[in-house]
Amino acid sequence: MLSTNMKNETDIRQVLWQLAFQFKVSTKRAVRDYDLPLNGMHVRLLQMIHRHPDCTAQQIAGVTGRDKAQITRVIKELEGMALITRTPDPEDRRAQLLSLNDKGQGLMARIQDAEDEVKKTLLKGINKKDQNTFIEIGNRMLDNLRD
Amino acid sequence: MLSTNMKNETDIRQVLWQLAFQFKVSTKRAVRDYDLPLNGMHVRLLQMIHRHPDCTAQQIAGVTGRDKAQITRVIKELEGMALITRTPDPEDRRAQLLSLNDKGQGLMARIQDAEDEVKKTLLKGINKKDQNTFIEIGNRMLDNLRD
DNA sequence: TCATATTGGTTGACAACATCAACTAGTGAA
DNA sequence: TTCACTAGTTGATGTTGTCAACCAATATGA
Repeated sequence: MLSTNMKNETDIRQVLWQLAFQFKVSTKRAVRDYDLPLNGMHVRLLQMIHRHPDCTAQQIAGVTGRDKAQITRVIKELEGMALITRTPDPEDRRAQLLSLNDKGQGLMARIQDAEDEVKKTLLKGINKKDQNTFIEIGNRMLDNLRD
Repeated sequence: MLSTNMKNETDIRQVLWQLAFQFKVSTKRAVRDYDLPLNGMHVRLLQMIHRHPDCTAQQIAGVTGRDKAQITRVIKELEGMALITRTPDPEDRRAQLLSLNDKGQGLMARIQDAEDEVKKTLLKGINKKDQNTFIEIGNRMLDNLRD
């Protein structure tokens, strides 16, 4: 049967490609199961802002590697949903500092629950040491790709 | 600076998300640099069919986890570009067996070159043992996600 | 063997994400 | 003050993912 044939094509590209896809699918499902009115990018940016209060759109674009146009749009949607606030940067009137408001903070807790569930599934039966190894090697690959 | 702050948020989700994104970007660039008139999905499916001649759309959908609608469309495009041929499965008149034709075979060599370059970049400075460890752990995660 | 469920594939509609270029407004340096 | 540059916005357009309806062939089972 084909599926058994394919199992041992353990090319690293296949692993990355599949892992990315399956991870995205799982996350999306978790978010939906928790009745969060968000899509993947919303979640990503909320987490970003949560972790780095008063960051700017530009910084997010830089770190994630996404196009700034896309960041702008997602931020606008998040603001439209009253989850974040934008305040002009006093030191640079072009920039705006992003932060979660109360509603956004509230959502974060539920987002964490959903994501923790995915993480739990993902890492089932994989010990801490292997997890760290994986992350460490993954980061080296990332450094390579980013030049 | 923010970028240095963010470097040590080595959450596994961040790594997966970023790795997926950067990998996609690199692959896309490589494909473009090699002047291949293809997008990511084209490449993926061509490789699939190359590795598993006479597979069906359904099998590809199953293995990759993608929606069959999407598979259908990409296959139609590949056929439109005269890279693959579809022949009805003699044992099941609903199904069609997919295979690369000469032109498709010809492209495969150049696709391999492009992808090998990405792979070389990706794995620079990472020894075989670590590569295998990464793949092995990645596969375990995949099994977890796929239930 | 005839109704029924299932499967392989197709199509349409649409949401999510990416990309590129043009533009405004503020900043910084010569 | 001029000029290059940066933060952010907008529009257009392409790619990928998702869902539901549908057709034809097949398998099931009463």
